[in-house]
Amino acid sequence: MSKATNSRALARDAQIEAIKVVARRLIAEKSVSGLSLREVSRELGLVSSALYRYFATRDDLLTALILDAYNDLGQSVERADARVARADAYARWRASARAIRRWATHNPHEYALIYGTPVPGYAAPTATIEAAARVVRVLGAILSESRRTAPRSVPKHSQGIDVGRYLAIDVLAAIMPGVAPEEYLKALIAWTTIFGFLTFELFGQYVGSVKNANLMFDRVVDDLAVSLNLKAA
Amino acid sequence: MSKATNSRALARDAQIEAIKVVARRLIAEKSVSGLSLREVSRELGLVSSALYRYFATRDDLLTALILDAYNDLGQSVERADARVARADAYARWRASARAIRRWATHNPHEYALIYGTPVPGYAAPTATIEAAARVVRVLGAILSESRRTAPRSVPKHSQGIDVGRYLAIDVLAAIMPGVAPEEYLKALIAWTTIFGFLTFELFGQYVGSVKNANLMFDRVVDDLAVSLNLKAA
DNA sequence: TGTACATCAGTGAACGCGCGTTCACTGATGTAC
DNA sequence: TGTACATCAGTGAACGCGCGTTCACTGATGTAC
Repeated sequence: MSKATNSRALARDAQIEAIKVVARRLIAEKSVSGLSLREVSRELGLVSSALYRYFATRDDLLTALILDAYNDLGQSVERADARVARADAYARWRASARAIRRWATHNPHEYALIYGTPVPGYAAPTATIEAAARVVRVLGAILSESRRTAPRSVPKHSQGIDVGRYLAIDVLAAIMPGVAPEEYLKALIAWTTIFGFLTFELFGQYVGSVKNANLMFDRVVDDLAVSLNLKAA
Repeated sequence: MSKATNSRALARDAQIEAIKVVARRLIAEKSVSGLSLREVSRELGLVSSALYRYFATRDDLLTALILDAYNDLGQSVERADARVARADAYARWRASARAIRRWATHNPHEYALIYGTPVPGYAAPTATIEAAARVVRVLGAILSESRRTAPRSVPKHSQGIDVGRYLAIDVLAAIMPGVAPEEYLKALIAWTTIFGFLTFELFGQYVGSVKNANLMFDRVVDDLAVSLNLKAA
């Protein structure tokens, strides 16, 4: 992140990265509340107070990990979307959704870190909110560019309903420029359903009833594509 | 729960209840990982080892709280459904969904306890799985009874797809008797979307973009009612 | 190119704290005869 | 109805443990002249 101009700064960046790598592993092994600076330092062969050169507090380390997780997920999704032909909105949607699931299943503990129960006294700084929006931005781009290529009619039962009564139009317009406000609700529901699915899958709510989450996820993504007008029923 | 026949057993049940009440409050104040037997005992004016008369271990107390939460939610939803005319499937669906949200927003920490990040080393006993199914059972009853009164055609894009490839038909048939297997997917998606919404709402993902979660929730519930054929588009 | 000084990574000891669980015990309450 | 005994709630001390954070320090590395 920071520009390492000399060797001291380079070493510093490397150490920060090493700390985060160990911290991520510990979170994976014993969950967020099991993450302790003392254990991180032990694993790195350092004395615990040494970590305070890099992170002023345990929460600061946590914030860095949360930011990284959002950005890592965001980048994965952006890249998956970029690999597909721009004009094929349905393929872009499917690729993006699958990228979210791939990231989540490969990084379940980082998923839990950002989409699971918020940590007790911890308050997310605004920087994380912006990083969290990256995924939604991709969905917005797909929707707005598909609308431009082939404009669609607003679904019947959305007509005459003022979304401004429950959605923050200006905020959403900034995240999803080019998308019609009438589509915000559908977009948010799609986003919610994808992550609701992953939360249920990863947190064990589907145990017993869902045999093949892979297949089911694809069916869910297809259903959402229909409701988003990205695919014919 | 257990039948208190004599005064000693009565006192025991009351003490168990008192412990749980304090534990629930502590979870609300400092989240699950902040729950400690020592603090519970302090609040009750007992010595910490006294709690071991009632719960053999911290996890046992946690299990009891999780079970209670599932059953409390299940009961709320069952009652909300029961208050509506049997024949009005849409009204039943809406009442049930709203009951879920009411319970979740009134008991956010117990919601997090059962639908949030699973606790680290803790493995849910099978008893909790059954309690967790109560909510799904209500949705199943609404669907099957609405199908009986007014049979509906299977949605076009569900035809020819073998749900048995990704869903455990037998398990779902036991939870939602009378519902056609072709409807399982829609039912699971609806269930997922409701809880995905509540998780996003309670865990802060909607901060900034959703102004009135109440209104938006009703819109989501309506959209789902349409896709479940409980309401005309 | 060499030297003086500033910067900064890491040390080690300490602070004050909280935790789950075990164990031998006291004393009140309930039960059986 | 009264007594002897069993049951069991709660005590108090102890075990061994881990935590975040502070502080004065050493010594290596970088910078300016």
